[in-house]
Amino acid sequence: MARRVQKPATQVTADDVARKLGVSQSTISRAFSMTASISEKMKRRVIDASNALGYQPNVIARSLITRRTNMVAIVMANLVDPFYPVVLDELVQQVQARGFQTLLFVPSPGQPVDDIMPNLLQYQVDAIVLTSATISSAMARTCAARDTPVVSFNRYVPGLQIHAVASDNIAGARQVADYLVSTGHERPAFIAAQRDATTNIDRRHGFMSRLKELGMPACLEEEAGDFSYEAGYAATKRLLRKAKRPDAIFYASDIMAAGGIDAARELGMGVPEDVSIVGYDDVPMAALPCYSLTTIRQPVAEMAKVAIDLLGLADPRGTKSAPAMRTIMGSLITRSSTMNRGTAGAGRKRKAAR
Amino acid sequence: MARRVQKPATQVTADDVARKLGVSQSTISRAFSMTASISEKMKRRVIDASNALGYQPNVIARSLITRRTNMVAIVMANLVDPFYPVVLDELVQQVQARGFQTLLFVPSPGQPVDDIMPNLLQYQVDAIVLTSATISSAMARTCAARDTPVVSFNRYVPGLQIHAVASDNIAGARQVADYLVSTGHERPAFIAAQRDATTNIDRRHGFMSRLKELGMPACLEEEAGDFSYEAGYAATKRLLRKAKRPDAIFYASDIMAAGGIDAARELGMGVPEDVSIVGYDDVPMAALPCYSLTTIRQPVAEMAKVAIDLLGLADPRGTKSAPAMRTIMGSLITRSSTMNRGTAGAGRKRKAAR
DNA sequence: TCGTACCTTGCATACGCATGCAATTTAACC
DNA sequence: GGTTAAATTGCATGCGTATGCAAGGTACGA
Repeated sequence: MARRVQKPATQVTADDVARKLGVSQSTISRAFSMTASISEKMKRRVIDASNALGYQPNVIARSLITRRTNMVAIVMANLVDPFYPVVLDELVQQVQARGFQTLLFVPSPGQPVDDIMPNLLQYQVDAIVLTSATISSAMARTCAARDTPVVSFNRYVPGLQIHAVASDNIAGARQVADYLVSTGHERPAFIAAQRDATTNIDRRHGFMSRLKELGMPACLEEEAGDFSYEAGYAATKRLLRKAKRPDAIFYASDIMAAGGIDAARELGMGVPEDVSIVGYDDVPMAALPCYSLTTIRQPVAEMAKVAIDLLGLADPRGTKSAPAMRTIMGSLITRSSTMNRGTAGAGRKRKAAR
Repeated sequence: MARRVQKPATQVTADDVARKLGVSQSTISRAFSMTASISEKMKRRVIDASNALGYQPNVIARSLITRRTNMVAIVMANLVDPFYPVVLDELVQQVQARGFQTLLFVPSPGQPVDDIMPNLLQYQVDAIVLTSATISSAMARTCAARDTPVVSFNRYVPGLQIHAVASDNIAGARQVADYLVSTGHERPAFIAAQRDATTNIDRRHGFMSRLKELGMPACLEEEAGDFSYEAGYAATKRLLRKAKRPDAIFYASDIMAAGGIDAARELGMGVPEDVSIVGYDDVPMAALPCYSLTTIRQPVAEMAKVAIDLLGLADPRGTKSAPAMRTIMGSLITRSSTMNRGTAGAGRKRKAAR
């Protein structure tokens, strides 16, 4: 017969506030709603009573009805590369600025993102952001069927039905090629990361194709394997020990380039005197005096804004927009890891003094 | 009279699976439960049908009943200092390893953590981790009243009723003092960060009190203001321009020490020839050849494990344990930003050659 | 004075799932 | 084969909130 059996006391509900005020639970609900109609007077009474009782709406219960959790899942496949903490920071700021919360997933090394997507969908997130990770087209279809928008950040898969945001890696790499040639470099090289990463592919292709356009001979290349400092370091040692050494190296990322600078110095070579070094990303580290790395700056803040905008979080009921691909221009930042080796233009000069 | 009106089609529920199989919804529920009793045969039928229909349990609905969301909130007040991405990585790994998810909060600059706690509690998180941030005792009481365990990582407030995990900053700083004195340094200095941060207070105190015990004269000191590269850089310039220059500087953190090294070099001073530099944390950057920083290594992985363990996530109903404070020993990592300046022990030698 | 329109509130129900209890089936044993 | 215990399943209900609908209240104009 007992109407209510011994509440666990840990949870104050709208019913408690309603009882205290002698009104209905609906009224409490409406006091915390932006849209519902309620008199100012009553609203104040409810707010005051809620504060007195320590009542806070349970957003979990709310989302059961509204079908919106106000949570955005962010998948960070990599937190070691200094580029990604910056990305995460910007993304979270954007998400929070829109009144949403961030559910963060970090796959364990080697774990495919497809494996954790079900987990993520079970939490009924309103949207998903993937950084440096891709999903299968089957999973993309699952998300589409659930009206859960997905955006891929800094990577894309042609044909995959999800949004994508990246800086214009091809154009950025072309700028690097232009810059190196115009500063008199004659034997540029590229050090690659994962072969299948679009960032790697585009930067490589933009660089090499532009070099070719400029009439340069075939570009040297070395595979590092991944986007890490260690990989860049090791690949650089291999490359610089060869007979025909490059006079400039462009890396698929800044952190790799940092490893490259350290490797070159360890071999007794001067940067930029003996070899110019160029990275990509403009991570904070690139500005440090001991690297002072010439690089392409990715406009992370803008990219993050565009990415979150693409999710259409403002729409009450997800107006499923067609998958869009947005590329954003980066800019060349010249620092002292590169130098002018002679006449500007496609000069045939052989050597350049300091 | 329609029993069910036009489902939005975006959500497959347990009812759908039940109807397809001609069993009750309870059975579906039990098939996805670890503890409930269900025959193997039925379980397989349910799983198969679920896969066919694309059914995934809605954990939001589940948590309404179980009163557990399996979400842990992590508050990261700082993502710029390279120490914290490492911390976040370890914490998230620990959280996920226990089958929980991470709800990430990054307060905007200057925003007190107390302001975002209500947000966080509304999401009914099962536990909260604060990194380099503190909350009011009122808020701590609110959490206690809700049986939501809170652990403070790398910072603590004496008397505050929440768990805390930190490396033993006092002992670590004492090791630095011992090391510098035993390597013949005679004029050590300390560069401080935020005055009220316990990490700063303890490192300063451990260092200075140990120097005093060893019979050293009063230690030089300079206030940087915060834990940033820029602050360390600026404070170092101020300190090294003074008449009586130190022969060793201990910084409240690695990133500050990195700024210090660059500042010293810019002033034409050699590290460690003219001044030894010691940091704290052992961030990845400290191992780079251009810094090669002597420092105290914080055992981040172990600290993260202890922190998450303290939350007692395994317990079905939070057995509210008394707030515990755990300190974990760090270890001195000597690299080439420091050198031996003469006889070991409390020598009175004046100068030391290279 | 009454009637109309609008604003405010309460009632009832649904969101998707877990779980105590009772009913039913299966297994086990003599 | 019969009896009893154990395992399995269904039924009914509740978790805390939002919301359509109807009822009540207020203000206003005629």
